[in-house]
Amino acid sequence: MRRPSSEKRSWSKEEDQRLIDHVQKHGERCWPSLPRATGLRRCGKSCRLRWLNYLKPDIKRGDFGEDEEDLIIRLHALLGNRWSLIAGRLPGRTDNEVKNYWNSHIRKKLIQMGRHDPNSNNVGDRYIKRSTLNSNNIANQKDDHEASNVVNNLHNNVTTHKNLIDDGEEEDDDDNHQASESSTSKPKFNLNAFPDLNLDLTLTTTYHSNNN
DNA sequence: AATCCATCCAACCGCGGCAGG
DNA sequence: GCCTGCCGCGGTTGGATGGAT
Repeated sequence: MRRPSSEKRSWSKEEDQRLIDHVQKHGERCWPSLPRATGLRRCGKSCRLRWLNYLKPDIKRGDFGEDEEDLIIRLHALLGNRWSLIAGRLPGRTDNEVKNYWNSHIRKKLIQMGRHDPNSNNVGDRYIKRSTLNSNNIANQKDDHEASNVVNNLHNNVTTHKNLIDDGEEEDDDDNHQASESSTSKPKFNLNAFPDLNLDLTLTTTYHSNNN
């Protein structure tokens, strides 16, 4: 088993406080020089991670709600393992937290339901491939901006085809995955299964806004 | 009470993108 | 165009914890 080059150890309260003080004073930047400035015996990346995932004031701790879980599932179907993008849609949640929650809870649940292939790390690819976004395959997207465009296009697409979606009947995964080979197949998201789910998938707003 | 085992999640690593020189 | 440093991301690891035996 590979031995990590730097020993894993938890952050003490004092370390946290030093980090908080420094970031509040100097902002979220210059991470590489932060350890020297604060006297912390951590690397800059470690400090950054600690701040972004746990110390930042707007971090939301605690269990994920059902609506959050639904949203994660949907976004993962669209984006695959783009955890930072997914987390961006969940106010107060971090990519690490979403990723861990996915791996420890949701993935297991979907496997039990027969809705997720454990050998595939990217459920989203299957959905994207069978969508009409054939020229915007998410798996090939190189940055968040492009991915954002894809999401927005997909949102438009979903809206366009909303009235084509049947009422509440779960889709047959196998059939639909096979159908992914067909470039003429329409995206068939079961929106009715998630009546409260907001699909306003722009990156700059949160997921509750488009009803007014 | 002791041990084993599975699970969770905080933390680390490696890599790619980007900006500045 | 190349190099270097910084930043951010996704994948992985390993310690902590709790349940089962």
